[in-house]
Amino acid sequence: MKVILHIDFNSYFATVEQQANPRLRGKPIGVTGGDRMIRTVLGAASVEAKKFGVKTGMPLWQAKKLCPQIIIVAGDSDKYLETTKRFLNILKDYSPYLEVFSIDEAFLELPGAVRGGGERVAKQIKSRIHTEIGEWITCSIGISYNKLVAKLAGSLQKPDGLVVIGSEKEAVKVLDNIPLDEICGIGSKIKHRLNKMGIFNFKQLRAVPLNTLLFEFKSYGQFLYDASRGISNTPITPFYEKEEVKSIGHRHTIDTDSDDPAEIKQILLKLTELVARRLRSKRLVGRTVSLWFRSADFKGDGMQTTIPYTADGLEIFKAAWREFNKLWCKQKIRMVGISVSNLKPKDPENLTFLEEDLRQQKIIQTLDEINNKYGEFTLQRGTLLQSTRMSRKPNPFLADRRFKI
DNA sequence: TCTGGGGTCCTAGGACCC
DNA sequence: TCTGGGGTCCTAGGACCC
Repeated sequence: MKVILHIDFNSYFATVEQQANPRLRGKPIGVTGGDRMIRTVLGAASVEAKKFGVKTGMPLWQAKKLCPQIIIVAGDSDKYLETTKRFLNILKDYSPYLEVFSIDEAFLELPGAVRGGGERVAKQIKSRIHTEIGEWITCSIGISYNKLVAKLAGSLQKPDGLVVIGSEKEAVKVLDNIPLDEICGIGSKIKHRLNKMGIFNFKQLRAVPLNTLLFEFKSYGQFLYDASRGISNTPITPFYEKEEVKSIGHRHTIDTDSDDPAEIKQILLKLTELVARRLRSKRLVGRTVSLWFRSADFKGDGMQTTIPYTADGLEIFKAAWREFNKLWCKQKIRMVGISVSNLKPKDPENLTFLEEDLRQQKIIQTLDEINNKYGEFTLQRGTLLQSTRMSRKPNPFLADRRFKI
């Protein structure tokens, strides 16, 4: 049985701000995504604000209505990233099997030797966060035998919680007392569809035969079937195995809905340049440009197109503008966004020896650390794996067909 | 004066290739 | 001889996460 911890910070951006600025402590505060104070939502609300019913994701105007004295702080993502790095460094001390799930969440699988010691480690982590990062920063930790249930356990007690769900039997007991959309993977749409089938809780979901769920939800049916039983096999993806980003995008909601092509064009130009700059800073080029917009009535539409690999803002803009004009029927626009996917490194062969050397060194070092700890060949280089694959006998049937054609 | 902005993954269907 | 089938790429669209 695995021991997996889910660590989730409470009111993350808000507590980081309170930690940084003592005058904000003990007060209801809300953190926005940036400087804008119109048509925006809260990225976090402090415990004090939550007492008024203010929630993360709530539009600013609504939060102010519920809590007129709320202090609004413009978010500072660099500050949060810096704090996140520090907390990940603490977690790394306990296991290399660390998955970064979001800016304020991580999974940590403890090595077998720590079996039974999950709670002890969790308490240590909490106390180290307290002393090394700040007394205002708290997290909730869930401990269980898989990621799904660990995350669920972590959500049961907030703030500063510590909950263990030790077995499937216990998990089922917990599941039977929570709403369907309380677990990660069931959102409003799936919940609604389940409700229409007469399913309102996990007990009822468990009574549905697998075939019915597969018919209704395709492969997602298997997830629902398993989840209702506390089963999930999604492995931890350690940070050093995470692939590079798959898409880079930006979107912008206009202060007041617009049907002025010049204004929309200006916004798109800005967005594409921002995206291109990020591509270049990561030494990436992309070839699929997706454009998306939301009309004043909140309905959305979008299109994608493929262009030659580029990190040039103007090339991306031209493609996006072309697509926009194909879709736009002169209606008022509320939001536009673009994103570039199908990314690849720009001229990987041009990496300097130094850069390539450092990259290799980092990989080798990581592999060595893990192999030393868990035995030889737990992890192998990609090239080793590849040569194993290549040495496999060719499928004669396929070879034959290829030959005929 | 409603409801941000950053992402990920999955499926389906058509085009095209061998 | 009626035309199977494997595979990839591309676009559209849906759902989810924090």
